[in-house]
Amino acid sequence: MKKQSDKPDIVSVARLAGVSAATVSRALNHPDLVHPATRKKIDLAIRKSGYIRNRAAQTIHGRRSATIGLIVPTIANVIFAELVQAFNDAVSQQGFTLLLASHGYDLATEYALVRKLLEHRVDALALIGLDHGEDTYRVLREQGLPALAIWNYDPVSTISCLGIDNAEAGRIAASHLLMLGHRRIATIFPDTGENDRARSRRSAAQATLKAAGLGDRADWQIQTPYNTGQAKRASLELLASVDRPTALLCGNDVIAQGALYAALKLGLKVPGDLSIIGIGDFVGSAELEPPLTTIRIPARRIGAAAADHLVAAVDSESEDAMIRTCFECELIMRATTATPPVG
Amino acid sequence: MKKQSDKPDIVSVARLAGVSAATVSRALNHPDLVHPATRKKIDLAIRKSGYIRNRAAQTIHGRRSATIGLIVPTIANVIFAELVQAFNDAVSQQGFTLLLASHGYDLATEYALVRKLLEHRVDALALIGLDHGEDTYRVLREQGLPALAIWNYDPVSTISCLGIDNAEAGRIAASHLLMLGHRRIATIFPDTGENDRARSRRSAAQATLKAAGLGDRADWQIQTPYNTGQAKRASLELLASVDRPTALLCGNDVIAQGALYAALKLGLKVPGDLSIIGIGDFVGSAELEPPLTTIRIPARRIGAAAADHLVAAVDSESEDAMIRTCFECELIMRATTATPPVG
DNA sequence: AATAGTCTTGCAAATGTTTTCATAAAATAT
DNA sequence: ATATTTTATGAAAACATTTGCAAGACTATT
Repeated sequence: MKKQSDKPDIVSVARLAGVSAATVSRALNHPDLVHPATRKKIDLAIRKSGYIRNRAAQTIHGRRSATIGLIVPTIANVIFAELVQAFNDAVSQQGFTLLLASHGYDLATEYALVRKLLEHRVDALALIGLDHGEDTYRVLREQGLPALAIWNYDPVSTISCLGIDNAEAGRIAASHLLMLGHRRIATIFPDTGENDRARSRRSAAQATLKAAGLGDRADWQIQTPYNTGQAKRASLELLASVDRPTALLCGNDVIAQGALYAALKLGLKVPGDLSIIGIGDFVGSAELEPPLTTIRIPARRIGAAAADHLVAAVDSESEDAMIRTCFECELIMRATTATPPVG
Repeated sequence: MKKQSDKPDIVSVARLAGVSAATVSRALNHPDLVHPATRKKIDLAIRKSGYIRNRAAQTIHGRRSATIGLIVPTIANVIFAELVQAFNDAVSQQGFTLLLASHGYDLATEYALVRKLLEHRVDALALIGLDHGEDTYRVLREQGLPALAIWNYDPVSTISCLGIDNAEAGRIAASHLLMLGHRRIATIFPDTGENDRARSRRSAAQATLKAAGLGDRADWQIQTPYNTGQAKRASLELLASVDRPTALLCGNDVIAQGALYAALKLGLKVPGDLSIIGIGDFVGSAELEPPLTTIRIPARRIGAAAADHLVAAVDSESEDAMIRTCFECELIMRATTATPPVG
């Protein structure tokens, strides 16, 4: 009755194998340091006892926790789906486990989540974008763990970042519509208050339109959250008017999808009557009917690269160097944009 | 130079506050046991030093890790998006952190993930469905931690489960099409080898069709993964023939969406020429044009209930009681099904 | 057969908390 | 005022592991 819990620990395995706990530990962490024969005995003892090692104990010893945190605005949405999957796959493949959290586009909540993940001693932390609370930035600085802002590239960021130039994405989208000859262009974006990605896209797009001499009609600057249903309803309202735009520049593909459905519902031909362009190229955007013209964000590559960077930063004990990596975004011309209707 | 790491720990906080480590610990975990004045001093010291407590240390002490594991087949897809979000929200709100993993519909990988999460000493573990490796079941049994199979209800499951009766879903979908008068019905499902949800739906649907006297044409039993693009291509092939079905029963909404796009592309009227029914009612299905008729799975409620059950099981030290909860699934008649075309 | 070198292993200290037990101080009752 | 109960705190053991150090066991070299 000396053991209160029946769960086998390293010393019970050691006893079973007839060696010391230290040797078992070494067999697990530095197999090359222990004699093949002993290793065999230990393997057998582990198998026999059903031992599962306790990461918490090694974490506490100062070893890494083998966990990496990822905080995204939302999960219940296709926006970050590919990113999360790719990030998780890469991280997992290198022996780490993902701690995932979502804050619903609220930076105060985000700070609380950061603290929570730090309590769990994640070895590294990834966030989306560069809009974060002052307190978030401070605690990240203080803790000095590898941190990375994903999704938005900014040449003057204060923490490492890896993503696309969202302003460029907005510019490309706007230019594409202008190039096709559109002069009646509406934009649909979410609230850009705490969302630097949307803000960059939006202001660059507006600037491009303005530079082309387009007045900025307030009623053609729609705001709606990243939600297909709400985007569809907002678009229905916008498009119902006879004085409607000939093109819609959407903050991302989720909105674009909603806009497309609205057009379909109203019997508008896309792209004959109305051009629609999205940003993101999310899963499924290529399969829409008609297939969506959009600006591709290489989400899988970004996710994998982010994971690789963080894992490397954890492995190399050295001070993790600041990186700022820009992935190219690219116009994917599919079938929802064309020259504006005559008349 | 006595401290090698500069990170403040509980004793440095204690020193700073002029109390013992035990008191700091108490102030954190049982605030009512420490004098308000001392609490104040401690709070200040914590603030000042930027102390973040170490969950690993409490985990190792036998306290709970405050983490819950969730293993899903896939993240890069809308299928489990709402479930994961709801689960995470509920778990998070109760002070737990989510450890997420995905296995890509491979049960061997799943077993490895289960082990990994157990190494991290998750307090509870949730899996999707009831198809799992023998080894997975064994280790779950041995470890005796609260475990839960989500998504599929089975009255004779060997572990707790919480979800819908997938056979019922398949039956409802098939009955709906029969009721409308369809006699030429094709089914599109993924590989059902290691996927009990799909298997239950499919076999119940087939049985219902057979009971109605419909022969099971092999070329009308399509197999394609849960992927809009592949489903669209498979449907294009199926629907291009003049000898085509009048209705498509799809394994889930992702497939249904692909089928719908295929029909649109071929210029088929939905539901005039072709009826399509999905299963799941995923985010966005209601917004499709035309809106998708489907069998609703209450993903948010399931996710929240699953989380609540596991948290409760963790909190109550008692042996966690087996539960088997069945959520109702429900036919949502939207606009993609109708009576078959005459002629 | 002796010496030097290389492997392999065990001991013990260390990691950051929590909690039991004991004690001191304060509050209450007599 | 004293005796008793309550409240607040500290000391130390416990949790499961890793690792530096030292010593014992081989192997290779002469």
